[in-house]
Amino acid sequence: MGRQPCCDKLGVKKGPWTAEEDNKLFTFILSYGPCCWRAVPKLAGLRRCGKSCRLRWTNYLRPDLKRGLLDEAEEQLVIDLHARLGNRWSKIAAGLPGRTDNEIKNHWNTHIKKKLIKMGIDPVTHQPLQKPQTESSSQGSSTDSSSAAISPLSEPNFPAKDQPLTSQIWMEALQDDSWSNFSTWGSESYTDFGPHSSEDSLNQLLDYYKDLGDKDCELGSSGNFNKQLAGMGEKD
DNA sequence: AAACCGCACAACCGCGGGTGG
DNA sequence: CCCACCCGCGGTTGTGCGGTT
Repeated sequence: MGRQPCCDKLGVKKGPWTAEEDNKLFTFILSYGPCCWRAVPKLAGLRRCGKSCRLRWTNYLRPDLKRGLLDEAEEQLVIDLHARLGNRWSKIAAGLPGRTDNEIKNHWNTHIKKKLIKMGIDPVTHQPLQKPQTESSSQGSSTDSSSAAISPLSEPNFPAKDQPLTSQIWMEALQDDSWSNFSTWGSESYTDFGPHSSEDSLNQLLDYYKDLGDKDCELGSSGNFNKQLAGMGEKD
């Protein structure tokens, strides 16, 4: 009954990765590609479970990762996407090249969530909180610097319909997904979105994509990179 | 200077979906 | 068609660091 643990817990190291482990994993993936994670630790000589290796690679070692805090445009995009997708972090991450689902999830929980609440917006429903602070009405659509970065959801200007790029991103991100089950999709809950789902962020995103496209030629986005690596290692 | 607190990030855990035998 | 396995996702927890009191 039940499912076997992803790895036998005996002899499997946990906790923070050392530089040596990182090096082993990185070298291995570079040589053989990120395939068959279950086998990776054995082959790479790591006392880790495959899951841990995969996580370490995707969240930290991948060469196409951006580091550092999300900028305003990215934050805005996360909010927009979250309004549409809910907690589908991997799908949201798909719209932000170089960012991982874990990173976005962390940023959301520690940062954006609080910002939205402060602005009187429910981070779950993206609707105004039940008990608005007296200043919330002004906050909601305010132009004060702190809230300007986040779209107050009081303006009927959600970008999806107007912004081909985000629409495309969503289509890509959501392709073949069950996102359509997301009950609030298209409901009026999400018709009122802020004016800051800005062209700025979209332009920046476009730049990301362009940039990534360029990099594909060298290292590749994760997808291409993976393919390259898989190609390198697979037929050994 | 020390203690405390909050934040940011990294990592783990359990579950569900997809797939092959 | 069923079962077992593997992978990926989302939620949660742990830890280190910086700022404040």
